[in-house]
Amino acid sequence: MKAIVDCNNFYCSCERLFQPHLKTTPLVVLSNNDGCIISRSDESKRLGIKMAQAYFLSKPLLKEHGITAFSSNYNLYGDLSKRVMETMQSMLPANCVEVYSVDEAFVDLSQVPPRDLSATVKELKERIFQWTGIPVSIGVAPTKTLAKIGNYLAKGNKEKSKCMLLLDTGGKVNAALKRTPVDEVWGVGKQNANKLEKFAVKTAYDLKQMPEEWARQHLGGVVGVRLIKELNGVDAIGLDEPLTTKKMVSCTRRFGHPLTDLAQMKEAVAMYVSRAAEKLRRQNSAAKKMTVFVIEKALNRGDIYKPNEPINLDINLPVASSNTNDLIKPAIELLEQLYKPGFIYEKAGVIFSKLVPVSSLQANLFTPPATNEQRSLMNKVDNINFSMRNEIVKFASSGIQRPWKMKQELLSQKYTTRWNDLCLVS
DNA sequence: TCTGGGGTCCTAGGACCC
DNA sequence: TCTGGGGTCCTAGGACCC
Repeated sequence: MKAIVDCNNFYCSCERLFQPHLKTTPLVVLSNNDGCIISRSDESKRLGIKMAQAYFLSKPLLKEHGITAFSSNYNLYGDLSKRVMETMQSMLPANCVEVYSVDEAFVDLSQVPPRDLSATVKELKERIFQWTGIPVSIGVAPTKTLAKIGNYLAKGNKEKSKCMLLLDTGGKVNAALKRTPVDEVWGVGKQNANKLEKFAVKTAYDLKQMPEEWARQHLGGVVGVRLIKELNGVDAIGLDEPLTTKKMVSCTRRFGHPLTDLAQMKEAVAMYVSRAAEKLRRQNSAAKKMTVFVIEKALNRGDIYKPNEPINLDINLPVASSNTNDLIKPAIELLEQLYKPGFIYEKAGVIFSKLVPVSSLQANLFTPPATNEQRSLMNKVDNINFSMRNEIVKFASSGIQRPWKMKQELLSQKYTTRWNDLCLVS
């Protein structure tokens, strides 16, 4: 059997932890730039706040109900996520926890005897809460896809299910599938849901009945076949060893306000390069390919917000690199080619791909690889920035004033990762 | 005035090889 | 009137996830 452990309203739960007076009041957490709502407490959900709603459109409703809003505080969420995962790992045999996202992990329970499943899961949940203060929901079933469905249903009825649902018999599985709309199935997105509607497939149970060959044709080939298998209790998505090195790394941001000025956009792109290169160095990778994109400001049509498509350019670097200094210049050149005077831009980004381990760096005949001095300089910059405060040392080309910087007006403190922000108990 | 960011996997089709 | 077949590798784009 497999379990999915999912933190409830994760970002909201993190904020509450250090502001206990908000324990029962409705709150929401906003995306970068305070753009839209990406986490809601149960109270906010009940008040009709929708996921991904634009913040500025929701303001009246938030005010009316006295809902507290926070900018996203990724230092805090990242640290608490780590604690939750470590708590689970400490309770289970090695390699039984697959960290799936910041607030979710799959757990291999194949070594737990069936009659102990329920108690084990309960203890997992209770200890995570006791050690970290974060409430979780757990779904248990023979496959990952079914476990996800168990979790979805457990969350939907927190009082009754106590946030846990065990689907350990065919009867329970079928009953659960019949109650689950097909678009809630893991792996069925908007496009597939539309398609399924035409075939009169409405619930997860309907989908389970469909033949694999049909899925191969209409549901994205092998992906669809796997999905049907999983719904039928046949394990088709194993417990992955967590991906330790990423295959691509990026930094992309919407500007604090739309930009027309090339100089300011250059600063922003230089900063994105710095951040993405930092990620490269952290996993000991170097990039052979770099892509820069910009997005023009969307027309305000008053109805549904529809962003423009990105316009991008890429280059293959002469030598794979993770050195910020090497990477800023070509990035700026790409930006200069993309930029059109008079146009208004709302977003830009840098993506590094074709990553290779630093240890295997191949020198090009004409371009020396980063010298040891350069690498040691980057190490020192990273160490200072990590231990003191983000970006205490930065490249001048990434700007000092930074008028393009994103908005974060409702940010809480870094309670767990910065000495000055520690809570005081008096 | 103001609408997130960062990933993965799969497939089809083109380029190239013998 | 007639012009091979079978591979591999790479990339762009689409779908999905949180």
